[in-house]
Formats: sequence, structure tokens, C-alpha cells
Amino acid sequence: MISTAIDGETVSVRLNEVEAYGGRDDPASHAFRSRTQRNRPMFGPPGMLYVYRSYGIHWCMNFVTGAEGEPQAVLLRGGEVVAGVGTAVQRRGRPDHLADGPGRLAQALGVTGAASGSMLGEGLVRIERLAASVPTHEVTPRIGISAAADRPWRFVLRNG
DNA sequence: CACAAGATTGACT
DNA sequence: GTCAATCTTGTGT
Repeated sequence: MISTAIDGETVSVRLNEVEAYGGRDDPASHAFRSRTQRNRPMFGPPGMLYVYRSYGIHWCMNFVTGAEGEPQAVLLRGGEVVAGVGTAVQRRGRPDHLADGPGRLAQALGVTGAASGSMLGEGLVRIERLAASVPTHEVTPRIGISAAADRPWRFVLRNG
């Protein structure tokens, strides 16, 4: 589960869909070619946030998982808002599809490029694991990319 | 300096 | 189902 406390409002989302992205060996990754100003956080230490603008309109958020200098990150593709629903609805401008998609998820949480490069737990964003159950997940190919789309690096929670 | 493409979404036919 | 919106990066003139 991920929670954000931004603009005085707290929103929590239970993640149920994520995708992994690598670095030099992953043609679909932003860090495949080189280190740029935008993807600099991907090369940072684990737990760093990497937020990028998609199609000039949407924000998509990642968590860095690899060691410093090793660009590896997990893209948050979807989830369910479990707290702060009113705030999420206000940010989304709609009562449904609050976090069903990478751009929607980031918008519901109030995450923008301003949060890129910040560390988990050191400020606005923190992540928690539900100790009660070990989630079972399905592994499927990644979605919405044209390069290396066959790599089974997408993880979807089964049941809940 | 001028393009084209992309880890997307929302509106319209 | 189709298409536009709009920013960052990479590539070519």
C-alpha cells in the first residue's frame, strides 16, 4: 500500500498492478540509452521516486529498486483508493477510475514531477506492506510498449 | 534547429 | 474504434 500526504490531504492506494523496468539491458526503459536530467532518479539509491511526464500530459510514478548507479525501477500501473477517497475524486474530477492506470494513479495521489527524486519515507510519500497476507500475483507480459514487450515483468494481484 | 516517437488518457464518431 | 493533447529525448539536417 502506498500513502501520500500532499497539500495537507492524505490518500492511500492499495497497489494491484505494477511493472518492472531495467536499465541498459531493457530497450523499453527510459534508462536504456543514457542518463538524462529526467531519468536521473532511476540511477539513484533504492527507495527513490522517479516521476516522469507521459505524452506531455500525465504523470507516471516509479520506485527505484536497484542499487545506486544500477537503473532499475517499478512502475505503478494501477490500484484501488482505500483512504482519502474524497480527495482522490476531487483531484481526478471523476467518481470512478480513480487509480486504474499509471497516469490516473499518480493524479489521485497528487504526485507530480515535483516529487521526482525524493526518497520514500522522508517526506510526502511512504509505502507500507500488509503483513497479514502474502499477496498472490499473476505474471504477465508488459503493456503499452513496443520494445521488449514480451518480457513477463508485469505483476497483477489475484483476488485482492 | 526541425523533426518523430512514446511506460497515456479522455473525448468524440 | 479513432484521434488529439503536449513534454522530453534522440536523431538527422
